Amino acid sequence: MTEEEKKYFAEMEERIPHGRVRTRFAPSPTGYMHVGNLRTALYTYLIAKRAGGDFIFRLEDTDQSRQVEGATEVIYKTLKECGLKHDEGPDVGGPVGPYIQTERRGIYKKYAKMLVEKGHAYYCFCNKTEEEKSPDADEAGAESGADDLKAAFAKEDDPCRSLDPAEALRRAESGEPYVIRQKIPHEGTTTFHDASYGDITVPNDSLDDQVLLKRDGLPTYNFANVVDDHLMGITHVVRGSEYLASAPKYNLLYEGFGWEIPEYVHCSPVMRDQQHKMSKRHGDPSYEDLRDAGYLTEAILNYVALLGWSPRGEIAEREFFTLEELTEVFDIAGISKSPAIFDIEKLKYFNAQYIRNMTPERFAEVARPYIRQAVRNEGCSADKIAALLQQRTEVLTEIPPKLDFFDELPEYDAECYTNKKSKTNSEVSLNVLETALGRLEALPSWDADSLHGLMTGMAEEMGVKNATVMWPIRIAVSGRLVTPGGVVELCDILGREESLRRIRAGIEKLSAES
RNA sequence: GGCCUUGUAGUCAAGCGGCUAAGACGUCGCCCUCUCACGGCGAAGGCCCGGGUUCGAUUCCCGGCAAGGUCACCA
Repeated sequence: MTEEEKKYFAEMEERIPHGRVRTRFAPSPTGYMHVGNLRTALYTYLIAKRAGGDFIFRLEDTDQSRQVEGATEVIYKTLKECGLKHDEGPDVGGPVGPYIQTERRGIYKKYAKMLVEKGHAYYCFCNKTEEEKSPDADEAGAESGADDLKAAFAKEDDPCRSLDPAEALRRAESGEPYVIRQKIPHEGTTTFHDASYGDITVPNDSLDDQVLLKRDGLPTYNFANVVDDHLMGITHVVRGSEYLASAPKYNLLYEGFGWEIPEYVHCSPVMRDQQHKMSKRHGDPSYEDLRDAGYLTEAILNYVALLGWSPRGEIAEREFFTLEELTEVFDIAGISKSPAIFDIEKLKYFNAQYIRNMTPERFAEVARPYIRQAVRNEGCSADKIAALLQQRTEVLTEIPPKLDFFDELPEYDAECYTNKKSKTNSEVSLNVLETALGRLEALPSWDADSLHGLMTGMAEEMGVKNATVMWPIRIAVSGRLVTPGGVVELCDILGREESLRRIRAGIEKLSAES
Protein backbone atom coordinates (compact mmCIF):
# COMPACT_ATOMS: atom_id res chain seq x y z
CA MET A 1 0.00 0.00 0.00
CA THR A 2 1.46 3.34 -0.98
CA GLU A 3 1.67 6.31 1.35
CA GLU A 4 -0.86 8.06 -0.77
CA GLU A 5 -3.32 5.21 -0.40
CA LYS A 6 -2.79 5.09 3.33
CA LYS A 7 -3.57 8.75 3.55
CA TYR A 8 -6.68 8.33 1.41
CA PHE A 9 -8.04 5.53 3.57
CA ALA A 10 -7.29 7.46 6.72
CA GLU A 11 -9.17 10.46 5.41
CA MET A 12 -12.16 8.35 4.50
CA GLU A 13 -12.18 6.92 8.01
CA GLU A 14 -12.05 10.36 9.55
CA ARG A 15 -15.23 11.43 7.85
CA ILE A 16 -17.28 8.68 9.44
CA PRO A 17 -19.63 9.95 12.13
CA HIS A 18 -19.59 7.95 15.35
CA GLY A 19 -21.67 7.68 18.44
CA ARG A 20 -25.13 7.87 16.92
CA VAL A 21 -27.55 5.54 15.24
CA ARG A 22 -27.44 5.87 11.48
CA THR A 23 -29.61 3.94 9.07
CA ARG A 24 -29.97 4.09 5.36
CA PHE A 25 -32.57 3.43 2.75
CA ALA A 26 -30.74 2.37 -0.38
CA PRO A 27 -33.01 1.61 -3.30
CA SER A 28 -31.94 0.95 -6.82
CA PRO A 29 -33.70 3.17 -9.30
CA THR A 30 -36.08 0.73 -10.89
CA GLY A 31 -38.95 3.15 -10.73
CA TYR A 32 -41.35 1.39 -8.50
CA MET A 33 -41.98 1.81 -4.83
CA HIS A 34 -43.86 -1.31 -3.90
CA VAL A 35 -45.42 -1.82 -0.54
CA GLY A 36 -42.53 -3.92 0.73
CA ASN A 37 -40.06 -1.20 -0.20
CA LEU A 38 -42.13 1.39 1.53
CA ARG A 39 -42.29 -0.72 4.65
CA THR A 40 -38.54 -1.22 4.66
CA ALA A 41 -38.04 2.51 4.25
CA LEU A 42 -40.47 3.15 7.10
CA TYR A 43 -38.78 0.74 9.50
CA THR A 44 -35.39 2.09 8.54
CA TYR A 45 -36.55 5.60 9.23
CA LEU A 46 -38.20 4.64 12.51
CA ILE A 47 -35.17 2.81 13.85
CA ALA A 48 -33.06 5.89 13.26
CA LYS A 49 -35.57 8.39 14.57
CA ARG A 50 -36.51 6.36 17.61
CA ALA A 51 -32.88 6.62 18.65
CA GLY A 52 -32.61 10.24 17.62
CA GLY A 53 -30.28 9.24 14.83
CA ASP A 54 -29.80 9.90 11.13
CA PHE A 55 -31.74 8.54 8.22
CA ILE A 56 -29.71 8.45 5.05
CA PHE A 57 -30.75 8.06 1.46
CA ARG A 58 -28.34 6.36 -0.90
CA LEU A 59 -28.88 5.50 -4.54
CA GLU A 60 -27.67 2.08 -5.62
CA ASP A 61 -27.32 2.50 -9.34
CA THR A 62 -24.42 0.24 -10.13
CA ASP A 63 -26.34 -1.73 -12.69
CA GLN A 64 -26.01 0.42 -15.75
CA SER A 65 -28.40 -1.77 -17.72
CA ARG A 66 -31.32 -1.36 -15.38
CA GLN A 67 -31.69 2.38 -15.20
CA VAL A 68 -35.28 3.49 -15.48
CA GLU A 69 -36.22 6.96 -16.56
CA GLY A 70 -37.72 9.07 -13.79
CA ALA A 71 -37.33 6.29 -11.27
CA THR A 72 -35.54 8.28 -8.62
CA GLU A 73 -38.22 10.96 -8.75
CA VAL A 74 -40.87 8.41 -7.87
CA ILE A 75 -38.85 7.32 -4.88
CA TYR A 76 -38.18 10.85 -3.68
CA LYS A 77 -41.81 11.74 -4.10
CA THR A 78 -43.01 8.74 -2.17
CA LEU A 79 -40.65 9.33 0.72
CA LYS A 80 -41.58 12.96 0.82
CA GLU A 81 -45.31 12.36 0.77
CA CYS A 82 -44.96 9.82 3.52
CA GLY A 83 -42.93 12.16 5.65
CA LEU A 84 -39.85 9.96 5.68
CA LYS A 85 -37.43 12.83 5.50
CA HIS A 86 -33.82 11.92 5.06
CA ASP A 87 -31.02 13.77 6.77
CA GLU A 88 -28.43 13.01 4.13
CA GLY A 89 -28.70 12.07 0.49
CA PRO A 90 -27.89 13.02 -3.08
CA ASP A 91 -30.23 15.98 -3.00
CA VAL A 92 -29.39 17.36 0.44
CA GLY A 93 -25.75 16.38 0.72
CA GLY A 94 -24.02 15.32 3.91
CA PRO A 95 -20.62 14.57 5.42
CA VAL A 96 -20.00 11.20 3.81
CA GLY A 97 -21.04 11.80 0.21
CA PRO A 98 -21.39 11.31 -2.60
CA TYR A 99 -24.60 9.39 -2.03
CA ILE A 100 -24.90 7.96 -5.50
CA GLN A 101 -22.90 4.82 -6.07
CA THR A 102 -21.86 5.50 -9.63
CA GLU A 103 -20.27 8.67 -8.31
CA ARG A 104 -18.25 6.62 -5.86
CA ARG A 105 -16.79 4.36 -8.51
CA GLY A 106 -13.17 5.08 -7.62
CA ILE A 107 -13.73 4.32 -3.96
CA TYR A 108 -14.75 0.72 -4.45
CA LYS A 109 -11.80 -0.11 -6.63
CA LYS A 110 -9.38 1.14 -4.02
CA TYR A 111 -11.04 -0.86 -1.30
CA ALA A 112 -11.27 -3.96 -3.44
CA LYS A 113 -7.54 -3.77 -4.01
CA MET A 114 -6.99 -3.27 -0.33
CA LEU A 115 -8.84 -6.49 0.29
CA VAL A 116 -6.67 -8.28 -2.25
CA GLU A 117 -3.61 -7.05 -0.42
CA LYS A 118 -5.03 -8.29 2.83
CA GLY A 119 -5.48 -11.70 1.25
CA HIS A 120 -9.28 -11.83 1.35
CA ALA A 121 -9.85 -11.32 -2.35
CA TYR A 122 -8.17 -12.11 -5.63
CA TYR A 123 -8.02 -11.10 -9.24
CA CYS A 124 -9.89 -13.36 -11.60
CA PHE A 125 -9.23 -13.31 -15.33
CA CYS A 126 -11.63 -16.03 -16.35
CA ASN A 127 -13.98 -15.13 -19.14
CA LYS A 128 -17.00 -16.63 -17.51
CA THR A 129 -19.68 -14.21 -18.37
CA GLU A 130 -21.61 -16.67 -20.50
CA GLU A 131 -21.32 -19.89 -18.55
CA GLU A 132 -21.82 -18.30 -15.21
CA LYS A 133 -25.41 -17.37 -15.79
CA SER A 134 -27.68 -18.77 -13.16
CA PRO A 135 -29.05 -22.11 -14.25
CA ASP A 136 -32.69 -22.20 -15.24
CA ALA A 137 -34.40 -24.98 -13.40
CA ASP A 138 -37.54 -24.77 -15.46
CA GLU A 139 -36.04 -26.25 -18.59
CA ALA A 140 -34.86 -29.36 -16.82
CA GLY A 141 -37.09 -32.41 -16.92
CA ALA A 142 -38.45 -34.04 -13.81
CA GLU A 143 -36.17 -37.06 -13.93
CA SER A 144 -32.87 -35.75 -15.12
CA GLY A 145 -33.65 -32.37 -13.65
CA ALA A 146 -32.28 -33.08 -10.25
CA ASP A 147 -28.97 -34.24 -11.61
CA ASP A 148 -28.68 -31.29 -13.92
CA LEU A 149 -29.38 -29.02 -11.04
CA LYS A 150 -26.82 -30.69 -8.93
CA ALA A 151 -24.26 -30.37 -11.67
CA ALA A 152 -25.17 -26.77 -12.26
CA PHE A 153 -24.60 -25.85 -8.64
CA ALA A 154 -21.53 -27.99 -8.20
CA LYS A 155 -18.81 -25.98 -6.61
CA GLU A 156 -15.48 -25.86 -8.29
CA ASP A 157 -12.48 -23.89 -7.30
CA ASP A 158 -11.74 -20.93 -9.47
CA PRO A 159 -8.26 -21.50 -10.95
CA CYS A 160 -7.43 -17.83 -10.46
CA ARG A 161 -7.83 -18.25 -6.74
CA SER A 162 -4.47 -19.97 -6.58
CA LEU A 163 -2.63 -17.62 -8.91
CA ASP A 164 0.52 -16.10 -7.60
CA PRO A 165 -0.51 -12.68 -6.18
CA ALA A 166 2.40 -10.82 -7.71
CA GLU A 167 1.77 -12.39 -11.07
CA ALA A 168 -1.94 -11.60 -10.87
CA LEU A 169 -1.23 -8.01 -9.97
CA ARG A 170 1.13 -7.67 -12.91
CA ARG A 171 -1.48 -9.04 -15.31
CA ALA A 172 -4.15 -6.76 -13.95
CA GLU A 173 -1.96 -3.71 -14.23
CA SER A 174 -0.94 -4.61 -17.75
CA GLY A 175 -4.52 -3.98 -18.79
CA GLU A 176 -5.87 -7.51 -18.93
CA PRO A 177 -9.60 -7.51 -18.09
CA TYR A 178 -10.37 -8.84 -14.64
CA VAL A 179 -12.88 -9.03 -11.84
CA ILE A 180 -12.06 -9.17 -8.16
CA ARG A 181 -13.53 -12.03 -6.19
CA GLN A 182 -13.92 -12.54 -2.50
CA LYS A 183 -11.77 -15.34 -1.13
CA ILE A 184 -14.05 -17.42 1.08
CA PRO A 185 -12.41 -19.95 3.41
CA HIS A 186 -13.09 -23.56 2.44
CA GLU A 187 -13.29 -24.75 6.01
CA GLY A 188 -15.31 -23.82 9.03
CA THR A 189 -18.52 -21.92 9.55
CA THR A 190 -19.55 -18.32 9.71
CA THR A 191 -22.07 -16.95 12.15
CA PHE A 192 -23.82 -13.67 11.89
CA HIS A 193 -26.35 -12.01 14.11
CA ASP A 194 -29.63 -10.52 13.06
CA ALA A 195 -31.78 -8.42 15.35
CA SER A 196 -34.91 -10.36 14.62
CA TYR A 197 -33.65 -13.71 13.38
CA GLY A 198 -30.98 -14.14 16.01
CA ASP A 199 -27.76 -16.01 15.28
CA ILE A 200 -27.50 -17.80 11.99
CA THR A 201 -24.61 -20.12 11.23
CA VAL A 202 -23.68 -21.45 7.82
CA PRO A 203 -20.90 -23.73 6.61
CA ASN A 204 -18.31 -21.77 4.65
CA ASP A 205 -18.25 -24.32 1.87
CA SER A 206 -21.80 -23.36 1.01
CA LEU A 207 -20.60 -19.85 0.21
CA ASP A 208 -19.10 -18.97 -3.16
CA ASP A 209 -16.31 -16.64 -4.15
CA GLN A 210 -18.61 -13.87 -5.19
CA VAL A 211 -17.52 -11.11 -7.50
CA LEU A 212 -16.79 -7.88 -5.68
CA LEU A 213 -15.66 -5.68 -8.50
CA LYS A 214 -17.13 -6.18 -11.93
CA ARG A 215 -15.26 -6.10 -15.22
CA ASP A 216 -16.56 -2.59 -15.81
CA GLY A 217 -14.88 -1.42 -12.63
CA LEU A 218 -18.14 -0.95 -10.77
CA PRO A 219 -18.79 -2.86 -7.59
CA THR A 220 -21.43 -5.52 -7.19
CA TYR A 221 -24.32 -4.75 -4.91
CA ASN A 222 -22.93 -6.79 -2.08
CA PHE A 223 -19.54 -5.16 -2.13
CA ALA A 224 -20.76 -1.62 -2.58
CA ASN A 225 -23.09 -2.16 0.33
CA VAL A 226 -20.39 -3.17 2.72
CA VAL A 227 -18.01 -0.43 1.70
CA ASP A 228 -20.66 2.28 1.73
CA ASP A 229 -22.30 1.20 4.93
CA HIS A 230 -18.94 1.32 6.64
CA LEU A 231 -17.82 4.57 5.09
CA MET A 232 -21.15 6.20 5.85
CA GLY A 233 -21.15 5.07 9.45
CA ILE A 234 -24.30 2.99 9.15
CA THR A 235 -25.05 1.25 12.44
CA HIS A 236 -28.19 -0.66 11.49
CA VAL A 237 -28.56 -2.34 8.14
CA VAL A 238 -32.28 -2.73 7.48
CA ARG A 239 -33.19 -4.66 4.37
CA GLY A 240 -35.34 -7.41 2.94
CA SER A 241 -34.89 -11.00 4.02
CA GLU A 242 -33.86 -11.97 0.49
CA TYR A 243 -30.43 -10.73 1.57
CA LEU A 244 -30.28 -13.01 4.55
CA ALA A 245 -28.34 -15.60 2.58
CA SER A 246 -25.60 -13.16 1.68
CA ALA A 247 -25.13 -11.85 5.18
CA PRO A 248 -22.42 -14.38 6.09
CA LYS A 249 -20.35 -13.14 3.18
CA TYR A 250 -20.80 -9.63 4.48
CA ASN A 251 -19.39 -10.63 7.81
CA LEU A 252 -16.38 -12.17 6.17
CA LEU A 253 -15.90 -8.93 4.26
CA TYR A 254 -16.14 -6.79 7.38
CA GLU A 255 -13.74 -9.07 9.12
CA GLY A 256 -11.40 -9.01 6.17
CA PHE A 257 -11.31 -5.25 6.30
CA GLY A 258 -11.14 -5.24 10.06
CA TRP A 259 -14.31 -3.16 10.30
CA GLU A 260 -16.99 -3.23 12.93
CA ILE A 261 -20.02 -5.25 11.87
CA PRO A 262 -23.29 -3.31 11.94
CA GLU A 263 -26.54 -4.57 13.40
CA TYR A 264 -28.54 -6.42 10.77
CA VAL A 265 -32.29 -6.10 10.69
CA HIS A 266 -33.79 -8.29 8.01
CA CYS A 267 -37.45 -7.87 7.19
CA SER A 268 -39.62 -10.65 5.87
CA PRO A 269 -41.34 -9.98 2.58
CA VAL A 270 -44.80 -8.55 2.00
CA MET A 271 -46.72 -11.14 0.06
CA ARG A 272 -49.53 -10.99 -2.42
CA ASP A 273 -50.68 -14.45 -1.45
CA GLN A 274 -49.34 -17.48 0.32
CA GLN A 275 -46.52 -18.01 -2.17
CA HIS A 276 -45.89 -14.83 -4.10
CA LYS A 277 -44.24 -11.64 -3.09
CA MET A 278 -45.91 -8.39 -4.06
CA SER A 279 -44.46 -7.42 -7.39
CA LYS A 280 -44.85 -4.97 -10.16
CA ARG A 281 -44.91 -7.83 -12.62
CA HIS A 282 -48.08 -9.20 -11.17
CA GLY A 283 -49.72 -5.82 -11.08
CA ASP A 284 -49.61 -5.42 -7.36
CA PRO A 285 -50.13 -1.83 -6.29
CA SER A 286 -47.29 0.53 -5.53
CA TYR A 287 -47.65 3.34 -3.05
CA GLU A 288 -48.67 5.67 -5.86
CA ASP A 289 -51.20 3.21 -7.18
CA LEU A 290 -52.81 3.07 -3.78
CA ARG A 291 -52.92 6.84 -3.55
CA ASP A 292 -54.53 7.01 -6.95
CA ALA A 293 -57.01 4.37 -5.88
CA GLY A 294 -58.23 6.67 -3.12
CA TYR A 295 -56.20 5.63 -0.12
CA LEU A 296 -54.79 8.21 2.26
CA THR A 297 -51.06 8.35 2.91
CA GLU A 298 -51.55 8.16 6.68
CA ALA A 299 -53.69 5.06 6.36
CA ILE A 300 -51.27 3.34 4.02
CA LEU A 301 -48.36 4.09 6.30
CA ASN A 302 -50.23 2.95 9.39
CA TYR A 303 -51.33 -0.28 7.78
CA VAL A 304 -47.95 -1.01 6.29
CA ALA A 305 -46.27 -0.42 9.63
CA LEU A 306 -48.41 -3.17 11.14
CA LEU A 307 -47.67 -5.59 8.33
CA GLY A 308 -44.73 -7.27 9.95
CA TRP A 309 -44.47 -5.27 13.11
CA SER A 310 -46.68 -5.12 16.16
CA PRO A 311 -46.53 -3.13 19.34
CA ARG A 312 -45.74 -5.00 22.55
CA GLY A 313 -46.60 -4.61 26.18
CA GLU A 314 -49.35 -2.27 27.29
CA ILE A 315 -49.95 -1.04 23.78
CA ALA A 316 -50.17 -4.52 22.28
CA GLU A 317 -53.79 -3.97 21.34
CA ARG A 318 -53.36 -0.57 19.85
CA GLU A 319 -53.36 -0.28 16.10
CA PHE A 320 -53.71 3.35 15.20
CA PHE A 321 -50.48 5.28 15.00
CA THR A 322 -49.34 8.43 13.27
CA LEU A 323 -45.80 8.55 11.95
CA GLU A 324 -44.96 10.75 14.89
CA GLU A 325 -46.33 8.22 17.34
CA LEU A 326 -44.53 5.40 15.63
CA THR A 327 -41.21 7.11 16.13
CA GLU A 328 -41.94 6.99 19.83
CA VAL A 329 -43.01 3.38 20.17
CA PHE A 330 -41.32 1.48 17.38
CA ASP A 331 -39.00 -1.24 18.57
CA ILE A 332 -37.00 -3.78 16.62
CA ALA A 333 -38.19 -6.59 18.87
CA GLY A 334 -41.68 -6.20 17.46
CA ILE A 335 -40.60 -7.01 13.92
CA SER A 336 -42.02 -10.29 12.70
CA LYS A 337 -39.94 -13.02 11.11
CA SER A 338 -42.62 -14.58 8.99
CA PRO A 339 -43.95 -13.13 5.75
CA ALA A 340 -47.17 -11.15 5.82
CA ILE A 341 -49.86 -11.18 3.19
CA PHE A 342 -51.03 -7.77 2.08
CA ASP A 343 -54.74 -7.54 2.80
CA ILE A 344 -56.45 -4.75 0.93
CA GLU A 345 -59.58 -5.23 3.06
CA LYS A 346 -57.75 -4.28 6.19
CA LEU A 347 -56.14 -1.33 4.48
CA LYS A 348 -59.64 -0.29 3.52
CA TYR A 349 -60.64 -0.45 7.14
CA PHE A 350 -57.76 1.78 8.17
CA ASN A 351 -58.58 4.17 5.39
CA ALA A 352 -62.21 4.35 6.50
CA GLN A 353 -61.14 5.02 10.04
CA TYR A 354 -58.85 7.84 8.99
CA ILE A 355 -61.60 9.33 6.89
CA ARG A 356 -64.09 9.24 9.76
CA ASN A 357 -61.64 10.82 12.11
CA MET A 358 -61.04 13.80 9.86
CA THR A 359 -62.70 17.07 10.72
CA PRO A 360 -65.73 17.63 8.48
CA GLU A 361 -63.91 20.57 6.91
CA ARG A 362 -60.86 18.52 6.09
CA PHE A 363 -62.93 15.71 4.65
CA ALA A 364 -64.93 18.14 2.52
CA GLU A 365 -61.65 19.39 1.16
CA VAL A 366 -60.28 16.02 0.11
CA ALA A 367 -63.64 14.75 -1.07
CA ARG A 368 -64.58 17.78 -3.16
CA PRO A 369 -62.75 16.76 -6.35
CA TYR A 370 -64.35 13.34 -6.23
CA ILE A 371 -67.77 14.84 -5.56
CA ARG A 372 -67.45 17.25 -8.45
CA GLN A 373 -66.55 14.40 -10.74
CA ALA A 374 -70.12 13.22 -10.40
CA VAL A 375 -72.01 16.32 -9.39
CA ARG A 376 -71.45 19.18 -11.84
CA ASN A 377 -74.48 21.10 -10.70
CA GLU A 378 -72.99 23.80 -8.48
CA GLY A 379 -76.42 24.28 -6.95
CA CYS A 380 -75.82 21.08 -5.02
CA SER A 381 -73.56 21.92 -2.13
CA ALA A 382 -70.37 19.87 -2.14
CA ASP A 383 -70.00 20.50 1.57
CA LYS A 384 -73.42 19.12 2.33
CA ILE A 385 -72.76 16.10 0.16
CA ALA A 386 -69.44 15.59 1.87
CA ALA A 387 -71.19 15.57 5.22
CA LEU A 388 -73.34 12.69 4.00
CA LEU A 389 -70.37 10.88 2.62
CA GLN A 390 -67.93 10.99 5.49
CA GLN A 391 -69.43 8.05 7.38
CA ARG A 392 -70.09 6.16 4.19
CA THR A 393 -66.74 6.30 2.47
CA GLU A 394 -63.95 3.79 2.83
CA VAL A 395 -61.97 4.74 -0.25
CA LEU A 396 -62.17 8.10 -1.98
CA THR A 397 -62.62 6.69 -5.44
CA GLU A 398 -65.89 5.07 -4.50
CA ILE A 399 -67.47 8.49 -4.07
CA PRO A 400 -68.51 9.39 -7.63
CA PRO A 401 -70.61 6.27 -8.29
CA LYS A 402 -72.62 6.94 -5.16
CA LEU A 403 -73.59 10.35 -6.45
CA ASP A 404 -74.74 9.61 -9.94
CA PHE A 405 -78.36 10.59 -9.35
CA PHE A 406 -77.75 14.22 -8.42
CA ASP A 407 -77.26 15.81 -11.80
CA GLU A 408 -79.93 13.79 -13.43
CA LEU A 409 -82.71 11.54 -12.21
CA PRO A 410 -81.86 8.04 -13.38
CA GLU A 411 -84.30 5.69 -15.02
CA TYR A 412 -85.86 3.51 -12.38
CA ASP A 413 -88.51 0.89 -12.03
CA ALA A 414 -91.84 1.51 -10.34
CA GLU A 415 -91.15 -1.65 -8.38
CA CYS A 416 -88.78 0.40 -6.29
CA TYR A 417 -91.75 1.95 -4.52
CA THR A 418 -92.66 -1.35 -3.00
CA ASN A 419 -90.77 -2.05 0.19
CA LYS A 420 -91.94 -4.45 2.82
CA LYS A 421 -90.14 -3.02 5.79
CA SER A 422 -91.34 0.48 5.05
CA LYS A 423 -94.82 -0.86 4.36
CA THR A 424 -95.09 0.73 0.98
CA ASN A 425 -96.42 -0.32 -2.39
CA SER A 426 -97.48 1.55 -5.51
CA GLU A 427 -100.76 2.61 -4.08
CA VAL A 428 -99.45 3.83 -0.77
CA SER A 429 -96.54 5.54 -2.46
CA LEU A 430 -98.74 7.39 -4.89
CA ASN A 431 -100.86 8.64 -2.04
CA VAL A 432 -97.78 9.73 -0.08
CA LEU A 433 -96.25 11.52 -3.04
CA GLU A 434 -99.44 13.38 -3.86
CA THR A 435 -99.97 14.49 -0.32
CA ALA A 436 -96.34 15.40 0.12
CA LEU A 437 -96.21 17.35 -3.12
CA GLY A 438 -98.90 19.74 -2.03
CA ARG A 439 -97.35 20.31 1.35
CA LEU A 440 -93.84 20.68 0.04
CA GLU A 441 -94.97 23.23 -2.48
CA ALA A 442 -96.36 25.23 0.39
CA LEU A 443 -93.37 24.78 2.67
CA PRO A 444 -92.18 28.28 3.56
CA SER A 445 -88.55 27.46 4.22
CA TRP A 446 -86.65 24.76 2.32
CA ASP A 447 -84.14 23.42 4.80
CA ALA A 448 -83.36 20.14 6.49
CA ASP A 449 -85.21 20.92 9.70
CA SER A 450 -88.37 22.06 7.97
CA LEU A 451 -88.32 19.10 5.62
CA HIS A 452 -87.86 16.70 8.48
CA GLY A 453 -90.67 18.29 10.46
CA LEU A 454 -92.99 18.19 7.49
CA MET A 455 -92.43 14.55 6.76
CA THR A 456 -92.58 13.23 10.29
CA GLY A 457 -95.65 15.34 10.88
CA MET A 458 -97.23 13.81 7.83
CA ALA A 459 -96.49 10.31 9.05
CA GLU A 460 -98.01 11.08 12.38
CA GLU A 461 -101.19 12.47 10.85
CA MET A 462 -101.51 9.48 8.57
CA GLY A 463 -100.89 7.14 11.43
CA VAL A 464 -98.02 5.38 9.70
CA LYS A 465 -94.33 4.94 10.46
CA ASN A 466 -91.86 7.48 9.19
CA ALA A 467 -90.50 5.03 6.68
CA THR A 468 -93.82 4.81 4.91
CA VAL A 469 -93.60 8.48 4.07
CA MET A 470 -89.90 8.75 3.56
CA TRP A 471 -89.28 5.73 1.42
CA PRO A 472 -91.46 6.80 -1.52
CA ILE A 473 -90.18 10.35 -1.52
CA ARG A 474 -86.59 9.21 -1.40
CA ILE A 475 -87.18 6.89 -4.32
CA ALA A 476 -88.90 9.64 -6.30
CA VAL A 477 -86.17 12.11 -5.61
CA SER A 478 -83.21 9.80 -6.26
CA GLY A 479 -84.50 6.97 -8.41
CA ARG A 480 -82.37 4.65 -6.37
CA LEU A 481 -82.90 2.00 -3.74
CA VAL A 482 -79.71 2.90 -1.95
CA THR A 483 -78.58 6.45 -1.39
CA PRO A 484 -76.03 8.14 0.77
CA GLY A 485 -78.20 9.92 3.28
CA GLY A 486 -81.93 10.04 3.69
CA VAL A 487 -84.71 11.95 1.90
CA VAL A 488 -84.44 14.95 4.08
CA GLU A 489 -80.80 15.55 3.19
CA LEU A 490 -81.32 14.73 -0.45
CA CYS A 491 -84.21 17.14 -0.84
CA ASP A 492 -82.26 19.78 0.97
CA ILE A 493 -79.31 19.41 -1.36
CA LEU A 494 -81.32 19.09 -4.55
CA GLY A 495 -83.34 22.18 -3.75
CA ARG A 496 -87.03 22.85 -3.90
CA GLU A 497 -87.49 23.10 -7.61
CA GLU A 498 -85.65 19.97 -8.57
CA SER A 499 -87.10 17.94 -5.71
CA LEU A 500 -90.64 18.87 -6.63
CA ARG A 501 -89.99 18.18 -10.27
CA ARG A 502 -88.81 14.69 -9.42
CA ILE A 503 -91.73 14.02 -7.14
CA ARG A 504 -94.14 15.02 -9.89
CA ALA A 505 -92.33 12.63 -12.22
CA GLY A 506 -92.79 9.93 -9.61
CA ILE A 507 -96.47 10.59 -9.39
CA GLU A 508 -96.72 10.38 -13.12
CA LYS A 509 -94.88 7.09 -13.17
CA LEU A 510 -97.10 5.59 -10.51
CA SER A 511 -100.27 6.89 -12.12
CA ALA A 512 -99.33 5.33 -15.42
CA GLU A 513 -98.74 2.13 -13.51
CA SER A 514 -102.29 1.75 -12.21
C1' G B 1 -30.16 -30.40 -5.35
C1' G B 2 -26.95 -27.70 -1.21
C1' C B 3 -27.41 -23.97 2.43
C1' C B 4 -30.67 -20.68 5.23
C1' U B 5 -35.43 -19.14 7.10
C1' U B 6 -40.57 -19.44 8.38
C1' G B 7 -45.13 -22.26 10.14
C1' U B 8 -51.02 -19.48 16.19
C1' A B 9 -58.52 -18.93 12.85
C1' G B 10 -59.53 -16.84 5.61
C1' U B 11 -55.93 -12.35 6.84
C1' C B 12 -52.69 -9.26 10.30
C1' A B 13 -51.26 -10.81 15.04
C1' A B 14 -50.34 -11.07 21.00
C1' G B 15 -48.31 -15.20 23.54
C1' C B 16 -42.47 -16.42 25.24
C1' G B 17 -43.76 -24.14 30.29
C1' G B 18 -49.57 -24.05 33.47
C1' C B 19 -54.58 -18.86 30.60
C1' U B 20 -61.77 -20.64 28.96
C1' A B 21 -54.95 -19.17 23.62
C1' A B 22 -55.54 -11.45 23.69
C1' G B 23 -56.95 -7.92 19.98
C1' A B 24 -58.06 -6.27 14.87
C1' C B 25 -59.89 -7.06 9.60
C1' G B 26 -63.24 -10.10 7.06
C1' U B 27 -67.77 -13.36 7.62
C1' C B 28 -72.64 -14.28 10.00
C1' G B 29 -76.71 -12.75 13.43
C1' C B 30 -79.27 -9.03 16.43
C1' C B 31 -80.15 -3.82 17.91
C1' C B 32 -80.35 1.31 16.25
C1' U B 33 -82.61 3.46 11.82
C1' C B 34 -86.40 7.22 6.36
C1' U B 35 -82.57 3.18 2.31
C1' C B 36 -77.34 2.55 2.79
C1' A B 37 -73.62 3.53 6.08
C1' C B 38 -71.93 4.78 11.00
C1' G B 39 -72.48 3.07 15.96
C1' G B 40 -73.66 -0.86 19.78
C1' C B 41 -74.02 -6.09 21.10
C1' G B 42 -73.10 -11.14 20.01
C1' A B 43 -71.45 -15.70 17.22
C1' A B 44 -68.65 -19.09 14.33
C1' G B 45 -63.43 -20.00 13.33
C1' G B 46 -56.86 -21.44 15.30
C1' C B 47 -51.59 -23.40 17.92
C1' C B 48 -48.79 -27.94 10.43
C1' C B 49 -47.84 -33.41 11.74
C1' G B 50 -45.09 -37.18 14.72
C1' G B 51 -41.88 -38.26 18.52
C1' G B 52 -39.38 -36.86 22.86
C1' U B 53 -37.94 -33.53 27.65
C1' U B 54 -41.27 -32.30 31.68
C1' C B 55 -45.96 -33.26 36.85
C1' G B 56 -47.51 -30.19 32.57
C1' A B 57 -46.21 -28.20 26.22
C1' U B 58 -48.63 -23.37 21.31
C1' U B 59 -44.18 -22.26 23.99
C1' C B 60 -37.92 -26.31 24.74
C1' C B 61 -35.32 -30.53 21.64
C1' C B 62 -35.35 -33.97 17.41
C1' G B 63 -37.60 -35.71 12.89
C1' G B 64 -41.05 -35.01 9.10
C1' C B 65 -44.24 -31.97 6.01
C1' A B 66 -45.42 -27.39 3.68
C1' A B 67 -44.00 -22.57 2.07
C1' G B 68 -40.32 -18.85 1.12
C1' G B 69 -35.28 -17.13 0.20
C1' U B 70 -30.47 -17.95 -1.89
C1' C B 71 -26.68 -20.42 -4.75
C1' A B 72 -25.59 -13.69 -11.19
C1' C B 73 -19.68 -9.62 -13.50
C1' C B 74 -28.96 -8.01 -10.84
C1' A B 75 -29.96 -5.44 -6.98
